[in-house]
Amino acid sequence: MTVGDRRTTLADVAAAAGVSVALVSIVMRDAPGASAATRERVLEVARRLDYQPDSRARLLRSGQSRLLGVVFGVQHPFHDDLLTGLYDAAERIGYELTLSAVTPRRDERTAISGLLQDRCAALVLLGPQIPAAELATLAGRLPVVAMMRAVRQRQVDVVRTDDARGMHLAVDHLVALGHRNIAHVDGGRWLASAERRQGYRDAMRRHGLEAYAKVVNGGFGEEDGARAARELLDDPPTAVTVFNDLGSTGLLDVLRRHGRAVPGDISVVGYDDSSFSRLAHIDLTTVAQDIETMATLAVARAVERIDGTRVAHREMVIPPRLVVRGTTGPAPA
Amino acid sequence: MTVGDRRTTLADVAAAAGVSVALVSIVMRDAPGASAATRERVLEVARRLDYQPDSRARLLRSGQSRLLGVVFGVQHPFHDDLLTGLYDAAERIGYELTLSAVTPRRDERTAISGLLQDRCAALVLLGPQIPAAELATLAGRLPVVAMMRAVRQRQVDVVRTDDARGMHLAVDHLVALGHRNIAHVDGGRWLASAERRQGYRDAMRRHGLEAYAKVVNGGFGEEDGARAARELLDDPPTAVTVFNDLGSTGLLDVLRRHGRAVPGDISVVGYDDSSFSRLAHIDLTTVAQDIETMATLAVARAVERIDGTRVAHREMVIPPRLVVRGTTGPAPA
DNA sequence: ATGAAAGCGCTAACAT
DNA sequence: ATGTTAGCGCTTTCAT
Repeated sequence: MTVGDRRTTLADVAAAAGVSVALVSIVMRDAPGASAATRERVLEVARRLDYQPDSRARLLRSGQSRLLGVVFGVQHPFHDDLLTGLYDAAERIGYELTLSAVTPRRDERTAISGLLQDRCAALVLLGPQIPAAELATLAGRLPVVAMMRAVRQRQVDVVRTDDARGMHLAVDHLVALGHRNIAHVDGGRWLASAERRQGYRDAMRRHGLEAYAKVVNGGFGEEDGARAARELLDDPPTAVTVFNDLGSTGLLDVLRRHGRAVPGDISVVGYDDSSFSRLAHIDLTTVAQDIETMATLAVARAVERIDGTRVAHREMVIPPRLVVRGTTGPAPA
Repeated sequence: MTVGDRRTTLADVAAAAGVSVALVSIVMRDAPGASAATRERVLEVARRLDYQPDSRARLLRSGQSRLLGVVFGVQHPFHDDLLTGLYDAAERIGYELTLSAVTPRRDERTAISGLLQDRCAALVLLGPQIPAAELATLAGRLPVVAMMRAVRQRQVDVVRTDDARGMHLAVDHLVALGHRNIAHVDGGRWLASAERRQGYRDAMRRHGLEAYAKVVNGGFGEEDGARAARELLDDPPTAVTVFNDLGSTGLLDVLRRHGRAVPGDISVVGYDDSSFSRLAHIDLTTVAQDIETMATLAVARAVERIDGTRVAHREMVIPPRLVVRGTTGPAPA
């Protein structure tokens, strides 16, 4: 079963329908300039021959690609949801998406380079880790929208969550439940860590609780949360806000193994609303980002840049919301 | 900041380097036929001009694409790991990957159609849900490798896990721990469900335990597992094998809420080795598929078909392995 | 409404 | 080793 069969081309359809290729092209693109009768006949023939337009030739000739390149990280919380939203938004606006994944053995530069060769009209990067300067250089070549990450460089558009506000929501919620001794496990060198940490500090100050403010070193993974939990057990607070959901599960596990009831003794708030945080087992109170809005805005912005539309704000900072589940409750008496 | 700047082309590089485009092409493709000096000079110029080859033009002209189309499902267990493995395998063999996602609002047909227009040389489908007949039709147009799913049609290549064997491993493990009263929560109408269920039945029979064999209706989700757990509580077995990890967590949660100790009273085995099954909280004994081998085989097979190589077996069935964690233990006395 | 012809950026034959 | 030329499948003038 060798596969040597050349695919059906415009010319084949034209020949079979007894018209010129130009006319078939018009019909396939649904462009004006063909009679209804011809249109129908051509479409019929195309269907019969199982014709599929060659997007490469199409884009090559027409010069502009209506193609958005998306770099996403395999195994990152909510990148899947983000992709879903991006596909929706792109479809609504008549653009195609082409994906390039970052894996443990395929770095961001490789992923981006592939998209450049595909001649995307713009790039949407989900939580890019490369230096801001590099992003700026890239943005000199084509529009770049960075998501889930702050970038100072003015060449780069940004759609991200108001992480400080996310921590305010978390702390406000805990304070409303009567907590005062609230600690924070941060994300270490991770990108959004600084802003979340600062948001936590500000929120504590706003409530006049700076005396209780306490930041413990954490990280991205479950083990980081577990380590932080062991550290906190010496002098346990009544509530903890954690950099992300993964860390929260590690922390929860250690707390429970040491006989602390959650939320009876200690309340815990995560960040990300990861899919596993919804599992009945875990049932984590957490800060959710507004994925759908962000995806829509990112695509809209990319297209604006492609079209050369003037935009008011380079950076779009979206408020998150708190999802209250079972790991938070009234402060112990 | 309008983006009207035409991208650098081969011709630009040729002009700047003072050579013909053909020569630049030779250098860029690392093909024989250029002096070392020229090679170096051209590469230098290309770097300076930030030249990126246009993959569309390249593929269009060269007629063959060295491009593998991959359809994956957003939010499916281990599809991420699979992508990682596929990228590795493709890179080793000099092929590119182009991804197309299935999302809640973007179906498989749409995803496939996009790849067809990109003129992929072959398709790799992760757990395709479309009817086998449709897969066969598709395979008439280009090589198609289906992963994680059995397909009878002989046009379609298959790389999948020996699911029956997976259940044997689970049951053997439980029997070795002294269990006899072992139930199975199946996956309902889900694709691999029938084979896993049958595997369970066979394994029970092999151990002379058909009298204890009991299959409960389940499904793909956590709630399905929870429902099954409630049903099982009337006359609880000492161990349960579940269709997948997600169902297992639902089941585990209900069991614990009803005061059953796991694995003290009841042992539980999942299926998939999903990322969350490793969480300390969940720590689920589960059946793991050999992702890396499967990815390598799928890519190899796709390339064999593209090259017209004769292959011995259309279907490659890979043995899974059991990952023993904390949800299984000795049968209660 | 329809067709002829040029050309997008590249590779592959075939010169030299 | 290097250059010239044709053409991949399509879209886009420009004719008719």
